[in-house]
Amino acid sequence: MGRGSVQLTFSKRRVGLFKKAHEISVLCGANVALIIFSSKGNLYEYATNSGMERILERYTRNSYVEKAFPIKEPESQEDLCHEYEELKRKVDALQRSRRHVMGENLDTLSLTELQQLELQLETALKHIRSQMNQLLLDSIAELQRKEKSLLENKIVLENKIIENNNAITMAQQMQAKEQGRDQASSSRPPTLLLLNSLTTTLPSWMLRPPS
Amino acid sequence: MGRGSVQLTFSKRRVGLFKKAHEISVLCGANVALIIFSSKGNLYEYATNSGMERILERYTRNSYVEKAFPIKEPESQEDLCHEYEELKRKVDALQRSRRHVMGENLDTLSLTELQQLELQLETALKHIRSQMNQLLLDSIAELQRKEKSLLENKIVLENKIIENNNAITMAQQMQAKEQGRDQASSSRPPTLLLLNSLTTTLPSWMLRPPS
DNA sequence: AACTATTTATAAGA
DNA sequence: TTCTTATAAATAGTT
Repeated sequence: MGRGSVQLTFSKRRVGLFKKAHEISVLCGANVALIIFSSKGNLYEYATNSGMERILERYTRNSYVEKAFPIKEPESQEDLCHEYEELKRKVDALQRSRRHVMGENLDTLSLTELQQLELQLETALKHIRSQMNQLLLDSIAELQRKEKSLLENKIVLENKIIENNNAITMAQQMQAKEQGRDQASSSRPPTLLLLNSLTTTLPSWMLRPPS
Repeated sequence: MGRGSVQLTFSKRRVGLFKKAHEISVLCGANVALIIFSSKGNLYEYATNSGMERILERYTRNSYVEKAFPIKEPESQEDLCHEYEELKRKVDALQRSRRHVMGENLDTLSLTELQQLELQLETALKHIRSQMNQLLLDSIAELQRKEKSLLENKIVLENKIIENNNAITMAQQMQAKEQGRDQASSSRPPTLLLLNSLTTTLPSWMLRPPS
């Protein structure tokens, strides 16, 4: 094919492509949007009777693969103005879509579109409920962990109390013996402190109260 | 073509269409975006390597340029810049909200926020289902209207047939009188065939042979 | 998925 | 651009 005839080929194939697009839409009840920019930059478009805008909107609603908005920094005043218009359009589209998702402005939607929306919202609800469940399970697990920790702590504290009691009892007995031997009255707090500090390392049989 | 095979036809033609779209893009250096929603609501898309998002952007830019930029607010540079920032924030918020509504990026939401979201979606689903119901009821009413119209039409047609048949009977009677008068012998198979074909829609008393 | 008879698309030439 | 035509491709029906 001669390179000069690329335009001819393009025209023919464009017609053929539009024809095929129309055929599949009629034959199979499909909604089709077809946008072609020629190598010269000319725009050609085809859309089924529901209209290009509607199909594109439905597309953006469906392909929630829409990445984060590319943040461009406009330099000139012209760029800024252009970007501003772009953003306005984007906001408009997002708000329309949002209203649909929130169950408003449904008059323009077809039955299949509504069914799809229903499916999407059901899926979203599933995710949301699963996330709520996860949060609840997490907080339950956290509470159980804390409860266990507190229980262990409580046991340790109880043991310490028992040990302290034993130590005090022993000290009292020793004091009583000493008093009975030489009747000298002298208090020995250092000994008590020492005993007290040892209770955690002594085996329990050593702390058995004297019978 | 059986209606059960519409899906098969759709699949085949979809593949063919995508192939053609790819061919014209490669052969002629065109930029093509093709979006198809099947009658079941499934989304199929094709875009040349520049990417769907880019082509759609270019499309909206072109088509808006064609529509002569209806809204332009030439304020001061400062105002424009300020508005631009506002819009950026708005888009950001809308997109985040949209993700949440679609059940994505839920990690940052608290339990109460999730509960609120759940409530919103449940309300939206209620609206959507109500709208679907309305559409279904409307189409049922439309069908009933059509049915009624067809029934009335049927009655009119039946009456016409009865009238025709009466006219034929009268004609036969007159012809019989004529035959009795001058003994002319002529067979009338067409009339017999017509009478035969009417037996299914005529009450039997109307077909009684003329005495 | 694969086959095939038929229809359809289209490249090249006028 | 449009028409023609030989050839290539698509596809409906079927297995």
